[in-house]
Amino acid sequence: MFTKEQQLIEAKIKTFCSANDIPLAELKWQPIPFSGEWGFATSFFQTAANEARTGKGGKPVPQRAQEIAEQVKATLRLTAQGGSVDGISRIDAVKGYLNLYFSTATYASRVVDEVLASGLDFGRGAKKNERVMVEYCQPNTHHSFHIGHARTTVLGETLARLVEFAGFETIRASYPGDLGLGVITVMWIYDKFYKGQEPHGVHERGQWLLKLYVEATALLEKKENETPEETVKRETYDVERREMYRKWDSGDEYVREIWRVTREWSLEELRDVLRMFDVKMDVWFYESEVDDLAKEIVEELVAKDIATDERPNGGAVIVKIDEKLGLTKEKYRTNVLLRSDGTTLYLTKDLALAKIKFEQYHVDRSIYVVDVRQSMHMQQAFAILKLWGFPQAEKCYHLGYGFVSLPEGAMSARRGRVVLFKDVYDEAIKRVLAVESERSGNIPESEREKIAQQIGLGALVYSMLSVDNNKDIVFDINEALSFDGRTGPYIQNAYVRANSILKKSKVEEPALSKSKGQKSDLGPSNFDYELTKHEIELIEQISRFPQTVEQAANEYRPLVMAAYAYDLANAFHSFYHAVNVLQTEDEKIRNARLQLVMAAKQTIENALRLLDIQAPEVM
RNA sequence: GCCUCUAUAGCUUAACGGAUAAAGCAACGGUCUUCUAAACCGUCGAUCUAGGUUCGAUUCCUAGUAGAGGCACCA
Repeated sequence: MFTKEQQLIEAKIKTFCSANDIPLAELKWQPIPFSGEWGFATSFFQTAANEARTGKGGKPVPQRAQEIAEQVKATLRLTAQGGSVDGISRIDAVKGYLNLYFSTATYASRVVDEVLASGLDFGRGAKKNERVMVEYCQPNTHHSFHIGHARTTVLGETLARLVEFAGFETIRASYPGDLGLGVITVMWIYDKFYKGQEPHGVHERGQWLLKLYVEATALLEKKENETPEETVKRETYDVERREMYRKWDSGDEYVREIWRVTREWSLEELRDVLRMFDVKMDVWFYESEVDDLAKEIVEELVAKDIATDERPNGGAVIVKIDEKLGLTKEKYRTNVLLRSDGTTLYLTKDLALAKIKFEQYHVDRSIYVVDVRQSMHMQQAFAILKLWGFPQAEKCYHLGYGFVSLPEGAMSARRGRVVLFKDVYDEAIKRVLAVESERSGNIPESEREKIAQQIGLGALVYSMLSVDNNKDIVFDINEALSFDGRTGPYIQNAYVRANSILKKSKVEEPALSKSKGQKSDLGPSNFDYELTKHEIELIEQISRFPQTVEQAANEYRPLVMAAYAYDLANAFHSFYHAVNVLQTEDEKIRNARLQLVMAAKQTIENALRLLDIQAPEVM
């Protein structure tokens, strides 16, 4: 937000250096990193080091850097009109850095007015003319949605919101796994023992399928000390299951009908979970629908001599990726596209799906939010796409996330050792309601449940976003549902407090919650008074929002936005305690502060939205 | 055997190669007749080891240690 001054100053520095034969290095600008200070800064270490390399000077680099900074400072003073630079109140040369401090009133007004004029669009990036597809949320059907699935969903949705807000045309895609042995296992036990006994509720039924899966796995798994009768029974079951798989594959109508019905139960539950997360998928891909195309592309890849066909010798179709890329050291190794029995694999389907994304959806960038344990597979897929000749292969990105385990060990669906998302969600609401009754008195009865959902989910979502995506998480429900400190509710609470001040002030908030705001009825802001350090820190944080959006989107890192949102809320809470807005006597100052609160509220709202966290009006 | 990721305070986590390594939890001490104490203020406390590159390294490179994960017919 300080680019205008920055460019002006940078030009002057360049002129000065070329006139004085100083080999200026590229200037990197950053905010002055001290609390309560504001302005922007750059250093001259690089430049001094350049100079030393040419053999000039001979002074230590830090000392020379400081000299240059001082000379630049003097020059800026001289060339400025009346000894001051427009928009800059003070220039310091310290320890090799050049610090330029803002003129308080000018800068504060610029930031606040900009926010109020832009409203929900504050921070939105310019249109990028590129289409991005974010693929996330790929649970298997015939299981239930657990806390690990919640991580990809939250990460993927936040990433989608970030790139969309940063200016990319964005497509959200889900890719449920609706076939395979696990699916057939559930269908087998359902058909044999439980047909017609399913419960009615959407979530109850989804969870019931998981119970069936656990039970079926137990029946089909080889146990120690089996009696001969048990062995015979188990093997008979297994034959039945394999027979069912075969029938499914050949399109047997009876088996297909069981598949369609049970699959739909899972998808209903999934859709309801996504509704809770406020996720609106644009595209649904299903493994079962990609399968036919996957078989076709195998032939295409063989014809193009990318894949090696070993079927004539009774083998599979494989891709010797390293060899085809001309690599001597092993990196991507070799992988199978088609089993000897003619069936496809995960990789094959992913390649087919990529083709659909590129050719039917004209995707320029393709982001995969997928478990880090599949890094190798994703790299193999991207390498093959490149061999295949898709230029978009360069812009495929695997956003890996560490896996979510429990304090007692890894989650295991087949053993039934999972934490279901719905259970955590229900528990979250229960806990919020308990806190609500003791902490907040002014929530209308009709709103309590809804606000409890917003806060409970806010806590859960933030706990998943505040850890870098490639780190593993040990899921602890007490940590995930904490409402104190660095949490979702902390940020929501800052929003609520801002809202509360504005409501009591009886001042209209014209720009808030509108896409394009008009002028506030207080007119343009006027910060022509001595600001407290808390006000400065808050304005400073607000002004960083646009660049944070850009950084988080460019680096595909939701964490960057999560960290920022906390810092912003923290600045607001400190301001809230130190400065009493409504009791400010001077009307001019009071109005300026009200506008600052409006701007803070708007920025917190925008940040929360990007994090897929709701902003309640009261709590 | 090869490859990838991780290592920061008692615990959970931050930190474009730059100024004083930042928070939360826990512990201890303060702050509600003042816009909501789901908050604020303060104290205590950390870069795995050894080299290297650099004016400058938590950050980059090499080696080691410890942990997690992956390596062709599972997904």
